[in-house]
Amino acid sequence: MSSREIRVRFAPSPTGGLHLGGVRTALYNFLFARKHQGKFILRIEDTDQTRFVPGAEEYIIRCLEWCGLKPDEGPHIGGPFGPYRQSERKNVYAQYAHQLVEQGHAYYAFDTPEELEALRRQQPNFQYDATTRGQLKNSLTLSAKEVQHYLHEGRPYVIRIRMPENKTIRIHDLIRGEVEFDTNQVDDKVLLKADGMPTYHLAVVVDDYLMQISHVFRGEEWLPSTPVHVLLWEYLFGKAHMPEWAHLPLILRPDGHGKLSKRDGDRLGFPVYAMDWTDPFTGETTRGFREMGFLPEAFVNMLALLGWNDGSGQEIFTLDELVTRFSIERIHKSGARFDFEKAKWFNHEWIKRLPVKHYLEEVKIFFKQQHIPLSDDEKLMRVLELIKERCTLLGDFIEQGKFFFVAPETYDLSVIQKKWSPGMQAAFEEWEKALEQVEPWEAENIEHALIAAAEKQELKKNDMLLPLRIMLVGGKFGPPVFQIAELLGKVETRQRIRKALVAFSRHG
RNA sequence: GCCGCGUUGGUCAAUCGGCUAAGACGCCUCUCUUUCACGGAGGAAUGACGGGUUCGACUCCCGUACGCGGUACCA
Repeated sequence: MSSREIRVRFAPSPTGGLHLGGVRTALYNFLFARKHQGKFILRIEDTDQTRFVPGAEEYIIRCLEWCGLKPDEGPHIGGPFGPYRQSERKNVYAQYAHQLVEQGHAYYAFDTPEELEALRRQQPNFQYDATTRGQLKNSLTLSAKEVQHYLHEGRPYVIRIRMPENKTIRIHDLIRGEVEFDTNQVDDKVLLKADGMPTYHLAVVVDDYLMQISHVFRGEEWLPSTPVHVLLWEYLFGKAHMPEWAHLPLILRPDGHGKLSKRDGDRLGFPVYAMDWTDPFTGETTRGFREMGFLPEAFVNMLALLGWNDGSGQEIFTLDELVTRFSIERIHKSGARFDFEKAKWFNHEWIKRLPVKHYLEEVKIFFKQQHIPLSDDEKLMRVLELIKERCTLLGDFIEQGKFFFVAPETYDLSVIQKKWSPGMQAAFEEWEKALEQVEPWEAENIEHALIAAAEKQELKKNDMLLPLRIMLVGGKFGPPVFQIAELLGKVETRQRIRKALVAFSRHG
C-alpha cells in the first residue's frame, strides 16, 4: 500500500451547508495529498435520495475553491476514475452486493422498515445480528424457493452483511494506533438498500477500491463502523489493497458538550458554514465565514490548528507552509472546542499581514452593501493600509473607513465640550484659512500649520488634536489625525473643519 | 444499556521518564499613543481520580470517574 501513489478523497454528502468540520477534513486530505505529490479527489456521496438538496454540490465546490483546496479530480472537472457522483455509479454497487451474497458473506432481507421499527420499539437493544437474524425474514431463514419467489414477485429487499461471530477485527489507525472490535458487537449492516442504492458502507469500500484511494481521512464518528468496512475489503478486494485509516478528532462546541452544529452558531452568534448557505426549500440563509468577513487564509489557518500543530509554536501558516509542515503523527486524538475569539484573532493577523490589494475586491463588496460611495482603488488601498491594523473582520473596514468617503453626520461632542473656547474657535478658523497655502499637502506640513495657528492663540497643539479628530472623523477613533487630513485632501479637510465649526459653536 | 475513542490553565496546546509544566487566544495591570487600535512589559490561571511500574511519572500499565462518538434501508 505504501508504495502506491497517494490518492485521498473528500467525500461529502450534498445535504446542505458545508460545516467547518467538513472543511477541516477536506483540508487535511488536501495537505496530505500535496505533501506527498498525490491526488486530492472530490467524491459526492449522494446515495440517500431522500436527503438530496439541489445546489448543495455546486456550493461545496465553491467553498473548496474559496479555501484554496482545489481537487485534482471531481464531478465538476472529471478525471480517470469517474463518475465522481455516487448516484451516477448506482449500477456498479449491486454486483458487489450480489457477489457477497454468493460468497455467503451477505444475504437478502425482506423485513420491512415498519417491522424492524416495531421490533426496536419492543426491545430497545434490538440489533439485526447473529442472535436475531435466525428469527427474521431473510434468505438465511427462508427456503431457496421462497427467496426466489419473493425476488420474482418484486418484493422489496435489502442486502445485509452477515457479520461473523466471535471474531476480533483489528485495525491500525494512523492517529489512534491499534483499535479492536468484537464482531459480536456490530450488527448486520444494510449494504444495498431497497431502492437499489448502496449504503455508505458498501459505497465507500467499492469506490475507494475503484478509485484507488490510498488513505482515508474521515471524522471520528466513522470509527465504530470501520470493522464493517474492513470485512468488506477482505471479502471483495483483499486486505492488501485496503487504504490506511485515519480517524480525525471532532470539532466540539465552545460551550456545553457535543460536536459543533449549525444551531450552536446561530445561538452563539458565529458562523459554522464556510460560506452563506441558503436552504432551497425554506429560503432561509445561514451565514458563512466568508460573508462574516473572514479571509480564506485565516479560515484555513485556524482550521488547520484545530487538532494539529507542528510543535514549533508557530501559529500563522500559509497553505503552502501547511503543506510542507503537515504530518499525520501530529494530529491529535482528542476533540477540540471551537473558539470564535481565536478564529477572529487569526483573521486579524491575516488582515495585517496580507497586502491590502489581496482583499481589496472583497472589501469593496462590503462597502457596496452599505451603499458607501467609493473613490478610485488607489485611494481606497491607501485608506485600507492606514486602518487595517484596527480591523478584525472585513466588515470592520466599513466602520473604520467610512468617514474617508462620507463626512460625519454627527459629532461626539462629549470630548470637546470641556476644551472648547473662543480662543480655540479662533485658532481653528485661522488654521483653516492657513491651510489654503499648505503645499505640498502632506501630514507634516498640515501639522506645522496647526501648531502655528495654536501658538498665535497661546494654545498647545495637543489641545486641538481631539477636537480636530471629531471634526474630521466624528468620533474618537481612527489613525493619526494628520494622516487622515492628508488622505482626505485639502478641499475636503477644510470643508469638514468649516462645517464642524458651525456645528460646534451652536453647541458650545 | 452495549461497543469504541478520549481526558495538561476558561479555550487551542508543547512535553514523546528528569518540570522550577512552553507558547497562543481571552482576561487583568502597566507602557506607548493626549483618539481607537497596533506594539512592548508584567500578572492570574493547568496535569480528572485511585492504584501500580520506576531512583524518578503529566509522560508507561491497570482500574474508576467524566466527556464524546456509534448503536438507521443517514452519511
